[in-house]
Amino acid sequence: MPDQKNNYDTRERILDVAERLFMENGYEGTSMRVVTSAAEVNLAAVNYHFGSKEALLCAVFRRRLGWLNGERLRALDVLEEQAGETSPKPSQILEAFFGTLLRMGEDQSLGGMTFLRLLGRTLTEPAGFIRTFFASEYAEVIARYKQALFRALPDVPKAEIVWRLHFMLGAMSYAIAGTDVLQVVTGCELGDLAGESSDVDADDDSALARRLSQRLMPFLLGGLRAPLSLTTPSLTASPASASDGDLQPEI
Amino acid sequence: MPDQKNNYDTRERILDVAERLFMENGYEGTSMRVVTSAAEVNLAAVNYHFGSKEALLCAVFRRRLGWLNGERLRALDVLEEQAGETSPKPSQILEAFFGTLLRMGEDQSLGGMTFLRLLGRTLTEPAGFIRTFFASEYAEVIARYKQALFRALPDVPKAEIVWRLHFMLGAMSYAIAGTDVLQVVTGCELGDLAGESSDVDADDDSALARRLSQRLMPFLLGGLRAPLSLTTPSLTASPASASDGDLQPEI
DNA sequence: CTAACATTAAAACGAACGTTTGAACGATAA
DNA sequence: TTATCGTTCAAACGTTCGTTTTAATGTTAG
Repeated sequence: MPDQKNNYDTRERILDVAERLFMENGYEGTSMRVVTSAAEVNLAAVNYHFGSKEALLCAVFRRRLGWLNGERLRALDVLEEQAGETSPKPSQILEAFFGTLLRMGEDQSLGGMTFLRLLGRTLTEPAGFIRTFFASEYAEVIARYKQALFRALPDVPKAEIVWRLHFMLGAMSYAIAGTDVLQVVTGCELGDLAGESSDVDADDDSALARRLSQRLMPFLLGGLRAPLSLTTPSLTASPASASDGDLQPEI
Repeated sequence: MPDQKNNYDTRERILDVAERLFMENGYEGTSMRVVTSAAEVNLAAVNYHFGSKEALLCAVFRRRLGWLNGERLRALDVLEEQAGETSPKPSQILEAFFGTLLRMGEDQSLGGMTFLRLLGRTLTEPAGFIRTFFASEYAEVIARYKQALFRALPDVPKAEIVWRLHFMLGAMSYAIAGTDVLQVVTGCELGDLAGESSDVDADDDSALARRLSQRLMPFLLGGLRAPLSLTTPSLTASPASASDGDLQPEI
């Protein structure tokens, strides 16, 4: 059995390199030989310290998700204590959940954008063991935030809230994972999207994370606040959709 | 050179099986031996008919994306002709872009939910040749729709529109790809989310696509319509975010 | 019939994969 | 010093990968 001595150096170097390479090439697309040679350790080091390639991926995530979801729970505790008998506002709940994650992207010691991108990409990875792992890692924090949103929006059907939580998670994950995938689709460079932002250096991950957060949070709030569709939106092409009348001209 | 005779049977069987297996196990996670044996064709058939595994994936997508993006361009043509000198409404533009895709999920002969899920997952796949392929396949339709939204929302900064288009693409892709990934995260079964919908059989892909569309379109519209954040949203945890005042109580 | 051709079939190719082995190394403690 | 134990190392394990090869199979046209 390992887990005792001065293996910290090798272990952490493997985790850092694996985090980056899994992000760049995917799990199946990253071989142990590439990981170990990039980390400048022996090929057998991963199996010695982690047991297997699957366990390595889980270790990469556990290192970050432990902190993240702990922080999320703590933030929600603070909000609910501040609110007393009442409930925190939906915007505060979203800020606690998504803002905590986006702030990780600004902190290099927490993995920075590398980890955020890896997380976004891995959530769609079909491998079974990954889904099982995420399900257990996320179970508590999702349950807590779902309940908080139910309380904060008592007049909205719970099913609708879950759907929109689902959509918000998707928008965030893609916004992060797709900074170089969908940017190709949208045909824009990062610099073109800076707008009137104060940070101008587009290569800085931290600045990117700040700009992303600045744009994403209003979008998520807008989606969460969208009026309920009481009728089925037109599936035939001809008439305009149901909630058309209240389209605000400013956006 | 191939491409002449009665290979339709083998070719199509390979495409159908590959579409499903790539969706279930990912590109790197699906071997040619599994594809060919599931399609009940010889191992060499893929290389004979398509040339390589990469070319097979591209062929799977070309078969669907050709129709999809053609339909999208046609729908936008109709809208702009109807609008005459004015511009189509943003909600109509979104309906043309996203509704066309979601309607594919209801039609088994167009790939149904299988193709939609594959598309959502592959957009985050890091392999270089896939990104190049998507960039060329999507270039025209994205450019047209971006221009249409610019015209429809002349007072909104173009950078903001591109960001929100990006977010909407993400929300949609995840909503589709994650029906069994993020459903685990949200801890809910599909049946629990049916709500007051008219279709009750949760196993029917077509019904799932309709329900998804019903929920997703209002969310996307709400996100697109969200007020611009003029100030940076609070990155410190303490005060509530900027656009808090106009949070509508009903959602 | 037979020559030409597109397709299928079985078998093998070399390369790369994740993992395991057993010896060597280096620090610590009796 | 010697024994112990965590760690590193080079080498090899057996398997699976995508692709290629060569021969057999039909089907079509002269």
